[in-house]
Amino acid sequence: MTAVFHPTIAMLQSSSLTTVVQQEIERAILQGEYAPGSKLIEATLAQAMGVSRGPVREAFRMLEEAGLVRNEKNRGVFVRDIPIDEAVEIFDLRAAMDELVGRKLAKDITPAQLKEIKGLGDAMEKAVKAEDAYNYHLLNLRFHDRLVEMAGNSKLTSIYRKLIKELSLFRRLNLADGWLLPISASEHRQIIKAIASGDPEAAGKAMFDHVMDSKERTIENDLRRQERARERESAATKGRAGRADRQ
Amino acid sequence: MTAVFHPTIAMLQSSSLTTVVQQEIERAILQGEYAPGSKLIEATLAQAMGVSRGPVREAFRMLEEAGLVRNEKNRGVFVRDIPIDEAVEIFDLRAAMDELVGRKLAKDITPAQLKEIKGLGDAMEKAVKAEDAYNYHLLNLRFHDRLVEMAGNSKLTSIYRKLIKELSLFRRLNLADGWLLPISASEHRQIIKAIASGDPEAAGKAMFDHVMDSKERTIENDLRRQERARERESAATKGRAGRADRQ
DNA sequence: TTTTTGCAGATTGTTGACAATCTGCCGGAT
DNA sequence: ATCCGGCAGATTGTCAACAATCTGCAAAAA
Repeated sequence: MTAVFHPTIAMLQSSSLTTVVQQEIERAILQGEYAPGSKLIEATLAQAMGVSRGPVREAFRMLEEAGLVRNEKNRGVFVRDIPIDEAVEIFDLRAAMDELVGRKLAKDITPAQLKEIKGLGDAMEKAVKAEDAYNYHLLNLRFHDRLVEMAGNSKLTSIYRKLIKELSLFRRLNLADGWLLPISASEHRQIIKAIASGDPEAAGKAMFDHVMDSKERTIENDLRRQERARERESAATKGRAGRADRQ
Repeated sequence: MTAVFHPTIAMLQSSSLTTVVQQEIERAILQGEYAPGSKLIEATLAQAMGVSRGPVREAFRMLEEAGLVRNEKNRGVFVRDIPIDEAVEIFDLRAAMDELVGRKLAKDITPAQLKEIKGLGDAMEKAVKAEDAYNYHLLNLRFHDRLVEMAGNSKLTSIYRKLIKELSLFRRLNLADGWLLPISASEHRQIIKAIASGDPEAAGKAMFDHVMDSKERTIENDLRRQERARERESAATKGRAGRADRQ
């Protein structure tokens, strides 16, 4: 009697209340329903999801280890707010990982995979022309995720995805900076071309450089944002004392 | 009233029963007190550490997310047994990370840091001459950990350490293969030299190649081990049916 | 006015109990 | 002899209650 894989069976075997709660809270965090810095209250979440506090606490521990949440003893758990320095670190790390991906794909990519990637590239070009930043953002995520997945290293893929999730908690991402999309898109063309040419070093470098450029754009964007915040701050100083720390 | 850092305060604030239990179980796993594949029983561990099952379960969820343990619903948690394929993936990933480390250090390493690294290199040479594989192993871990730490990317450091921990659950490491130590040691010399020369690409390549060579050595070692296991197997076939699965 | 002290409510940390599930074994049927 | 059904013990999943800690506010002291 050979065991046959059945999705429903696998579902029931994997999903306990804890995992369901974990996935739901993670979804809510990533979709921005709980803003970075905000507090997550065990009892409230438990009640909202119709379970007791036990599973919620276990889910918290998973999210904590995943870097999406931070836990202060006796004070509670908070959605993590990724500081710019950590975002920069993540970009550097991603660059190294993507370089590996580029090298690998230049050697091993299949025609079907290449075609899929080109399709995503074309879709991004269209989004640029339509100035549809949101769709471009989604396609961009998909593009990079697929490239990493195609590299065929599951450990790399899972860590890459974890990093992307954490990075999404860095609020100051420059999604809406419409004028930057053409640059990013041309870098994608460069990547596809290098992979298609079968030159590992060129493909690796193209992906590395792309991530590093994204990093630079993010840093500049953050500086501008901080500048604006400082202006607003000084404009309000006449009103009363500088506002208290975020909760 | 400026808050002054006090280690005892920090201790009490960070350590809950859950974190203590988590650290203790992790220590036991990494030291091999619980072999890969063996089952961890909540009630037993809880009793042994004088706590209830709640904190133990929370610790399990952390260890699960960290990849040291696997959880089968309604069956229990087991110390993870890293298969050779996953070990290979980890080596590839490490290679990319170490390449980044090499590049960075060639640019930024301080004289004091370089001296420290050279000291570790010398100590390893001594261990080779003394044929002290165990000490060499410890120094090797320290050497690479320090290099990564010196690169100054805390995210990179924490992920690197997580990977090393997982890799230690791959039992078939070739620690005791005395005759390979000189090769590994000479690669370390190469790394130090490249970093000292201040050539980022050379240092990156030296570290990348070193990890890839370690990977190859590990694979070959595993093949030999499998070969020996197969021989033992066929020798025992006459006795009775092939052995049952590990528990 | 400003600072300190001392509750009261809210929230987290921990525990023990109960329900659901799994595992291994034994007897009976084929 | 082998296979099936079902019980008993062991183990995990979930919950609700209690204890410990924190937070904010208001009264008392300076």
